[in-house]
Amino acid sequence: MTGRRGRPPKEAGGLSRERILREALALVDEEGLEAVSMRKLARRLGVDPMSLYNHVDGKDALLDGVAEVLLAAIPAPVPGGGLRETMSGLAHGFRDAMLGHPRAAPLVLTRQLASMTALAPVEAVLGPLLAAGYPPERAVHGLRAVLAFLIGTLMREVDAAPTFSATASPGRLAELTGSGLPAVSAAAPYLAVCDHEAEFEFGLGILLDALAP
Amino acid sequence: MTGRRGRPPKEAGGLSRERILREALALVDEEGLEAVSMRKLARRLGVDPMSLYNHVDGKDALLDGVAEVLLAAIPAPVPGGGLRETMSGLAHGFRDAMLGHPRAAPLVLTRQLASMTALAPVEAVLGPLLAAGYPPERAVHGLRAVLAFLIGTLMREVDAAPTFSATASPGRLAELTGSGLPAVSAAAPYLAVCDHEAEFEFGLGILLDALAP
DNA sequence: TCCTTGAATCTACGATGTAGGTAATCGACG
DNA sequence: CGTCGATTACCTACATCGTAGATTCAAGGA
Repeated sequence: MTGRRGRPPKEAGGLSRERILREALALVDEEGLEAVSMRKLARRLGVDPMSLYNHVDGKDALLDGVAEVLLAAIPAPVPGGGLRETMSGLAHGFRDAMLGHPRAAPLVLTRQLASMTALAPVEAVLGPLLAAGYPPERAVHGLRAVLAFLIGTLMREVDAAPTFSATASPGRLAELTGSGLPAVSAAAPYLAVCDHEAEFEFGLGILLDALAP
Repeated sequence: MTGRRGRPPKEAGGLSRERILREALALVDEEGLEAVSMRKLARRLGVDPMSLYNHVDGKDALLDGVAEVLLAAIPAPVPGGGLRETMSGLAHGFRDAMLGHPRAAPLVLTRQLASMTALAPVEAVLGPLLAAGYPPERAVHGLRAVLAFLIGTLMREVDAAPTFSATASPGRLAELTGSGLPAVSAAAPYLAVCDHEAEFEFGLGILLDALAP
């Protein structure tokens, strides 16, 4: 008597994997990764916690699902472009997708995903590299070098940006200059601030110059 | 009556921050990050869970401490070396320190640490870059590009290597070749295997060629 | 001697992930 | 139209977690 039971009567607001993943992503966006719990997610969906297990294998599988939702937001590259243009476009697409959901991005950056949606961008990079005459082994190395840079860069971007607006707090700057380390002190103004955009282009440029000149 | 109480009698096997961090690192090495709990750690130390809070601010601070222990294992570069030699040495030192404790490495790679021990390697890289005539802003960009590559590369290395000996399982290879993606299929043998050593040198070489030729 | 201080313990609370069992509805088939 | 398996939602229960709060004892300064 306390709540409805059994199957949802016809076409009601029944649960579904997609609805669950959408709400989970919203929850992460609003409250952060460590605030995610099956119970809280169920509360938001107006549903018993255990009901989620009919559509998702458990908490870990749920988070994998959210990661794939993020990855699916990367736009496919335009077919006719050159090698450099393709790789640059995919790198920017990846970055934009992560920056669109900074609190959820660690799900993608931390786990290694083997699903089809994760393989699509890989195909999009590998194809042009092979077509450009790269031997497969070298193509894979290049792909992984760029991916490593992307992951490392975005890890810094996403957990500095959104919650603390003051990336360059005066306190942090003073802490750096007063550290007694000469080179750190000399570069302190640039260490305290992060021009993410410029740093991303700088590093990506180095890699693409070497791979797709 | 059930257990000893009060201060440890004289110089007995008293607790200490250092002893706690050492045991925590051992626990992570043996059972993995997600197996760490204050209660289990206390059990290993033969101590009440709440006793840990006299030496450590909480679970998060404990893990920060473990991360700093890892960072402190990076050897300082030899003073007389050239720019490229210094940067390459530090990159390898960082990598070796992480690979020595693969299950704990995510603590360093995931959190951004602002402590002195984290700043020492920064100083060691920044110094030679400034001495070589780099303007500070560019030096910081270069440092961060290399660091991003290190973080991204090591994230892949550490959670593939130790627990699963078969990085290149036949199943994974078949999964890749049968994916219907032509470039992925063509490069499948190299995607299924990871020659971490070679890939690390490849990516690091590209970056150092651009920064310290 | 007493008194402050700090370390170790005990108790307790709310929260979490999820195994196991029960009830209600739908789609298909006779 | 009646029946039945499958699917879905709910409920109960358990072990475990991080840690606030109060308590107890030994060591060292007065």
